[in-house]
Amino acid sequence: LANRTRRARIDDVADAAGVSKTAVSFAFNNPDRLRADTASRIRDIAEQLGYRPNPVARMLSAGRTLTMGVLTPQALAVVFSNPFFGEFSAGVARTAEHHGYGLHFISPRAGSLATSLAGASVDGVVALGLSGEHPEVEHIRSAGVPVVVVDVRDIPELSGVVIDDEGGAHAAANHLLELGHRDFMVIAMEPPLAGAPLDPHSVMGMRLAGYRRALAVHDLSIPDQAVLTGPASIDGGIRAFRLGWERGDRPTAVLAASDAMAIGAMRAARDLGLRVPGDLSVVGFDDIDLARYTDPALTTVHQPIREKGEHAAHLLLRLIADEAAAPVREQLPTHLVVRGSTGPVPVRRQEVPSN
Amino acid sequence: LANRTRRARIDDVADAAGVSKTAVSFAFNNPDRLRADTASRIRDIAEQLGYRPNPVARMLSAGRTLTMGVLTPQALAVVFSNPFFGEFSAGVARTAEHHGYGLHFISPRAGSLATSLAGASVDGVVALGLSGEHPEVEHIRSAGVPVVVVDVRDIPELSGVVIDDEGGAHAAANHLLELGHRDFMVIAMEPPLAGAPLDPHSVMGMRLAGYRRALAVHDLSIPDQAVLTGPASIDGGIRAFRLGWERGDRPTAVLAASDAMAIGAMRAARDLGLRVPGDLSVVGFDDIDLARYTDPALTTVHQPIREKGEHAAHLLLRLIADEAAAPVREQLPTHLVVRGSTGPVPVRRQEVPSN
DNA sequence: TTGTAAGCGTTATCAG
DNA sequence: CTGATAACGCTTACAA
Repeated sequence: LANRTRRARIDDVADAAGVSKTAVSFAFNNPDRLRADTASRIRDIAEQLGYRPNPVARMLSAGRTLTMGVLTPQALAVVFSNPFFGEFSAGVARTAEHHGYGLHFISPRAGSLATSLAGASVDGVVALGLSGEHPEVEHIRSAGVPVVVVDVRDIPELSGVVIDDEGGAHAAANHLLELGHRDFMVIAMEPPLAGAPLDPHSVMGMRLAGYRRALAVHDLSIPDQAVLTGPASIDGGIRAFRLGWERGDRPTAVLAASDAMAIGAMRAARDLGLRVPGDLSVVGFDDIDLARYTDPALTTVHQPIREKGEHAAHLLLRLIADEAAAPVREQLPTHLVVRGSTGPVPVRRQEVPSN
Repeated sequence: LANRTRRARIDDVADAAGVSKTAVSFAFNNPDRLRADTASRIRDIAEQLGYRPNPVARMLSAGRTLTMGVLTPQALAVVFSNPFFGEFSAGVARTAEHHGYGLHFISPRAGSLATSLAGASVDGVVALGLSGEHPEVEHIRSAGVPVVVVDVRDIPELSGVVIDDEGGAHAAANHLLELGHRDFMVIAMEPPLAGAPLDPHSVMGMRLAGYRRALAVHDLSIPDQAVLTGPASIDGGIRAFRLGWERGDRPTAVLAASDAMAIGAMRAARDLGLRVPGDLSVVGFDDIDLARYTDPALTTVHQPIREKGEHAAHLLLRLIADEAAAPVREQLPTHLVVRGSTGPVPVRRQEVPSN
């Protein structure tokens, strides 16, 4: 019965029912203001005509879209392959759904985040993975859309949520120190712009600071050049570990700044004939779902990924409700989860094949 | 400089520049039709006023949203935790981005998919995980939005993409048979509606058919009751394997209909003291990224997950361009990837602890 | 080269 | 209880 040539509009229904557009609108959104039989007759006719209110027109009229955006500086194709992002999005989605909001993903269009943001019909945006020094941040702020930033510490005017990166990293390093380890390899996420200096306010900057604070107690240090970097993926971890091995690093423990990289390091180590944790201990960071299922299960720093998404979404909802509200900044706790990938330092470091 | 009380509209810019709305519109979308200096003057003033064209108004006027939807019958919070979904979405996102489309995720609102679909401003939808018998399918079709279905075989009027589930499953079972295995445990995804009979056209129906065809050659069969089911997750796989074990199943090989479940089965087996593949071989299905990184690496049936997303998005784009186009149905190939989780059947089945 | 005016499809105000 | 009529903000013939 649906019209194949043109989608039915409110006027078509009104004409067919012999009433005004207002009546049709009421029949859907405000049935109490119509006589019961009128309302149901209108709805029947609408049904027959296959009428659906046009959501865009509704948005324009209402002045809001009931949609929130998740904004990332990376292409969606890469970001959706990242378990951390999936779990975070699950959190955002949960509160969005719960409040009747839809979810729209925004990534750079024609190279520019500002451009794609301008084209997206959202009431507000949760921005992920934006370093404070990202050149786009200013554009995004000036876009006039409510924004909540995640993992950004250096823009006090913006609402946002962060986690205790420094404390978590400190706990991770401390755990290894207590097990007797003194020779560390540090594997880090590479900075957003290749070769850029490490921003101390960034996630990686905070984590590195935590590692260093713990090591300093034992008069150990991690020179910047000693830190191995790569993309925050399993492959990135594999390559980083191999690189370190090839240049002669022979640590008894690995501090990896992300679980994916930690898993890669474990894999690379095993391929080199090392046993985990017998010959090498590995600590990750994030506690993604997968960390419980690796073999051995990964010792890591837990951060509440889904909750982070939920909190960010709640902050955004508040901001949408009252754009003039003062910025709110939340910090969520982290804690170490000891599983199977860490153990006491080997008594006597045995010779291992160098290939 | 941005107006804090009200977002600048096109009229504000027109007034400030002393021109008409048309001129302002042209300055952004059709600069050639203005004198160069006029256009740039207008853009400067717009910039100062913090003017951004309202995307919703633009959509209404243009009659399209430049957005495609990804529709799932499950809550986004669960679906984003699923690696398969992430990889599929990455594929959709890739072609969407490439064609200037945004991505909007649609999950049941107030229990109804049709409701949330009606409220979403999209030009079309890629529907994932919808069984042909899903009660919502009819509503979605009648919503009048171009739809591409994925993994649905029994609605010829709809464009869609499927994979060779039957052939892949056949290859998986055959591989194990050639290794000498004769005692199988089959672990399957549970049907969408608990307790519903298995739909032979569904993904699971096709895969089971493939297993059975291979086994039939050796006069082996898999009664429906013998199949263990659970959610398509690692935990689901763990529980399914344990359940089988507890009721006395002592297979030499596991046919798991999803990688997540296969990984769970491997884990559960190891917890019971079984070695993989020494005591037990395991084959998965899907070949998610993770399958390469488990220990041992998972032998599994590869399906081109990202490509599936890309193809679906392309089909949708075609449908959006020409709604009257005849439905197109694509089938993508699958193939077995032999890795470390399968091996020859144990010569003498050793006694294993029953707990 | 620029301006006028008519949509786009709803919702909401305010008389009747 | 019902129906004109005016927003909502932009695009685009068409006219000047």
